[in-house]
Amino acid sequence: MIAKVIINNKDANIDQCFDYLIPEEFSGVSVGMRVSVPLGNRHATGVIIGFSESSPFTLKPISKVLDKEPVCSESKINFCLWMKEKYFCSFYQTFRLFTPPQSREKNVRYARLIVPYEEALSSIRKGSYLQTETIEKLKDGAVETSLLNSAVLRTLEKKGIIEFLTKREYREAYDQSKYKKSEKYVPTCEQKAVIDYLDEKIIKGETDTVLLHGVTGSGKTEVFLQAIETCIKNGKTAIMLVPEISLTPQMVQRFVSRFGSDVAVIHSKLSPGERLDQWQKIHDGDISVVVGARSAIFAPLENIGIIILDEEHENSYKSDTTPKYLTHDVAKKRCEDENAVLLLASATPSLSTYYKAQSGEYKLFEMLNRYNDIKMPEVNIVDMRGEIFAFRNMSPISLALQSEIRKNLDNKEKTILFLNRRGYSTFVSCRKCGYVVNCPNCDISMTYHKKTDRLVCHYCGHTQGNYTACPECSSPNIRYFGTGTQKIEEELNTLFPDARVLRMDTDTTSKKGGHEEILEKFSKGEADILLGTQMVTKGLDFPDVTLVGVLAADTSLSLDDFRAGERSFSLLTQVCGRAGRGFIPGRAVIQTYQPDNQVIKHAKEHDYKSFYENEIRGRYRMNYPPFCDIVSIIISSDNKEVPETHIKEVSKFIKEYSKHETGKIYMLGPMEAPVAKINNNYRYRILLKCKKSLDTHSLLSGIYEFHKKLKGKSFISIDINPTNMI
DNA sequence: AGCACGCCGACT
DNA sequence: GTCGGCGTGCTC
Repeated sequence: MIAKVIINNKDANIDQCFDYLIPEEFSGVSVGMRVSVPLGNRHATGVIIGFSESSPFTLKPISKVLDKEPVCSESKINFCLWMKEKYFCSFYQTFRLFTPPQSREKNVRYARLIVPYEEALSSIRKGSYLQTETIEKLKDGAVETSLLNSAVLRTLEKKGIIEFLTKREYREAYDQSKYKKSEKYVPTCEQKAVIDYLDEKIIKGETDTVLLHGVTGSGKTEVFLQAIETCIKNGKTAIMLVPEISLTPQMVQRFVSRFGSDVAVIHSKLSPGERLDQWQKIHDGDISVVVGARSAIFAPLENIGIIILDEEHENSYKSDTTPKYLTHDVAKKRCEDENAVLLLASATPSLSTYYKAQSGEYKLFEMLNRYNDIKMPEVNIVDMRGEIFAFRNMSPISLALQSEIRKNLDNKEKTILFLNRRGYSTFVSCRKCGYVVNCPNCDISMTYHKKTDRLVCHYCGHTQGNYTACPECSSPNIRYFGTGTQKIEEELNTLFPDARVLRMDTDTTSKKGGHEEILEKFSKGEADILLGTQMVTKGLDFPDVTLVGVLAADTSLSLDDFRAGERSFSLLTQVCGRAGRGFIPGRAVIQTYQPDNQVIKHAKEHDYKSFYENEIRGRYRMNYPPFCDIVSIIISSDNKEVPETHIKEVSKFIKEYSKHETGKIYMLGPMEAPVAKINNNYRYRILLKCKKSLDTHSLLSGIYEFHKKLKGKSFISIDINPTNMI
């Protein structure tokens, strides 16, 4: 027998099957096991993907088998081949997603009594304090040897009182004893419709994709819980994905309290050992429900009934490392392979997903009422243009918001203030009329570059000089935007000396557990105001927060990205949704220089449908997704010239290709990538807009193969619909 | 990744 | 003639 092996390598040139002899001693190997093989003058790691009877090559034998049992099944191997093909990367780059995380196997030695407790006590010398104490400790079962005196243990073993055993320890990723078991409750009509539909699909084992659009507080989680319960009842399993940032103890609690030890939780704070334990437990079939962030989609579960993507609009579902997959697509493929249901859920679905639901590709359910008929918060929009000029208020906190905060302090109610600030992308806007400088070609905010004092479009590379006066109203107050949380904190301390303010941003949460600590303080009532960045918008459920303030809505409205509107709407909806989850109705204040902006207006009314209708028209007009695919092709190398000539060659290839696909391909570039040099690698980029009528995959496939054949060494990265253009 | 091979310019 | 630099291709 001959084994077909793919080598662990990211180099496309060696990403192929190699044939190896299987020595007698390894005759038990099977597909999905990793092996060590000689390759050229060295040894390499690879995985067996199949067998054959003969080979045209003179073969070397496999030198080592690295796994006792397959890491993944034959169908997973096929899954990897599918992913490799779809995302233009090497086989092993996809395969490693399925492999157990690296760690030293931790084996723990235990001691336990092998005679009854009383007999043990009577068989030692009277007065032996340490021996008595040790037996005492072993009374209720095995104890780790590391916690006991080894000399004493040796004596007891000689006397035949105890024995040692070694077992792999599953460290608990969460403390199960902390959670009470919770029971399901009677669903509302809206919930019941979804649950019934999902139940039927799960029981019949029919694959399907469902979008659940449910407003904040409509009870989406209960739908998830009941669908998962159906899976378990029918002997199936479930994967529940949430954005990393939402994977909070409160969130995990809801799943653990319902399903107990059937649940495995995978999150970024697990140690490598804990991560491996979780993987092993799932692989061994001890787990029915996996809760985790993006990478949990590759969990080694069998017989899946449902995969759930909560907050499906979140851009963390797009992988930012190779392979640059979108979790939706990977999950859909996995569901198709396993006859499972894919459930996408959000209060503010992504435009692409909702578009698919509208066109009938996905089944759509909507839950537009909050559970227990709690009202949506009253949203008040404050026009910041008036503040400086009409009220002579120089503070970043408007007079209206100041008075609302005062009210809350007097009533002893809590407030969340949200400052959306994003790193380096600075746009230029007029403080008097709200005008924002957009690129004339792309309809996207231009980015201010301090170094050159010029404005640049990150899409097409168009640049122009900065303004000293507003082109709309001639006001000289046209500047780039940006203010920090510390500054706001100082401002709050001046305005409300009696208020206790908690600041939550990357500075204050960087240390381990800092995040939880701050939330704990706030929920215990140790502060009146929680001030923070993005983090305050996610998954928090404090019933006693009655006021939410958005300090600068504009910073997210005018990102240098066509998704700015979509993200802002989602953000504003989320953050406003934090207010009034208890019995006191909530209020929200949004400060902006663009009070007439459609996104803000629709967020005020909690009107997703109108927002969607408006936004999708804009996308159609500008030919942005979902009406096209945007592809970022980056070629890089530590050599300066090679990637530059390569990108030019590739652009020639694309031009040639376009001749046969008239009007379907728009090319921007080639140009230096927005970050032209990373780690001494020079980077050049081409952006492609490919109309939906184009077979984008075969174009990209052509580019990928073309690049392979070019003289000289460089890396190519093909990213389809990247979330970040920079 | 790392080595062999071969093409070409430079040097004894 | 022959040495060696480097670009290119191959490894089962």
